[in-house]
Amino acid sequence: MFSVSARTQYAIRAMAHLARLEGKSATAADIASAQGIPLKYLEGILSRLKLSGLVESERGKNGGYRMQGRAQDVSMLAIVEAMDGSVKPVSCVDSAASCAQGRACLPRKFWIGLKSAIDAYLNEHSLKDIVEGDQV
Amino acid sequence: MFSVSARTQYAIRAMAHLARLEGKSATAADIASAQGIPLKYLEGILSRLKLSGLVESERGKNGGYRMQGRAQDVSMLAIVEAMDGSVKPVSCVDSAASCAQGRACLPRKFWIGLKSAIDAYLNEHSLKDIVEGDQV
DNA sequence: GTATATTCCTACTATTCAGATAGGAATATA
DNA sequence: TATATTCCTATCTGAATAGTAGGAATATAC
Ligand code: FES
Ligand code: FES
Repeated sequence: MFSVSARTQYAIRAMAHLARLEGKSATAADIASAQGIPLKYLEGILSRLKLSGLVESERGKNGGYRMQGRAQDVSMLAIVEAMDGSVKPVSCVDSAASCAQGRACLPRKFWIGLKSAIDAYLNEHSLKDIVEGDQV
Repeated sequence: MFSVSARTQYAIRAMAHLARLEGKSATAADIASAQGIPLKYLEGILSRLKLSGLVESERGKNGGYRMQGRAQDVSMLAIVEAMDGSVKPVSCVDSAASCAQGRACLPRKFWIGLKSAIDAYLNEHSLKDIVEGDQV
């Protein structure tokens, strides 16, 4: 229950890899072989990370990916959301209008609270905590 | 991300239905029609709730399901776990031995912390909060 | 003791989604 | 021009979720 996708776990490893390079860039192939991630799958992951502004890329020869910003400024929430979208225990959690049960939905506040609890935890932790290992 | 199964949502509605009966019993068919849940699907849900000791059942004519205990003693965690098992952001979260990354897994403590945060929230809330609507 | 209402059990189907793979177009460097 | 790279699109596969179907077991009522 509440399991995290392989994609997100890969993304965290990829970001941790880039974080350790301190601004230098790495190619997708570098990351894939170092982290044991299927290259073609990783490409899709890096593409999403780029869309969310967490990495920037350069193509052509000598191209690669570079982390944006400092590790302590990259929240785990940002990485998770870049992969699988925002936390939504129920699909209608952030728009009451789309609630099937409408005004009569008793668990609504409960779900909103759950989302808040998860978001808060993910937002309190940064890539730095991961890279440094036992900060959590 | 982190969405809850239809099964769990159905289970909550079914439990809320039973909670409002204050110890009286209802048949699966009653609950199904009142809550708009497919009967045959609901039967499987009630079976799991029974396995976890959240409801008890009586079969044959005049049979049905009855909630065990008071609504404030039924944690939401119990319901969620009865449906989809324990909270596991990563499958190895509760046995370091099964960790693919082993001792070298940097995010491990982070995942354990996430599980704790979710478990705590779910455990702090009871069926009573749901039935009463805006306690959350 | 027969009809009926119910839980309970097993198996099946359909749909969706995650994970992965494949091939190649666009682009930058040497 | 050759090469290394990102980037784009399409496809395949396996597993899980949601739902369906049929009937066996069991308790009650008449
Ligand atoms: S129907 Fe939207 S939260 Fe319940
Ligand atoms: S491999 Fe088990 S927590 Fe990372």
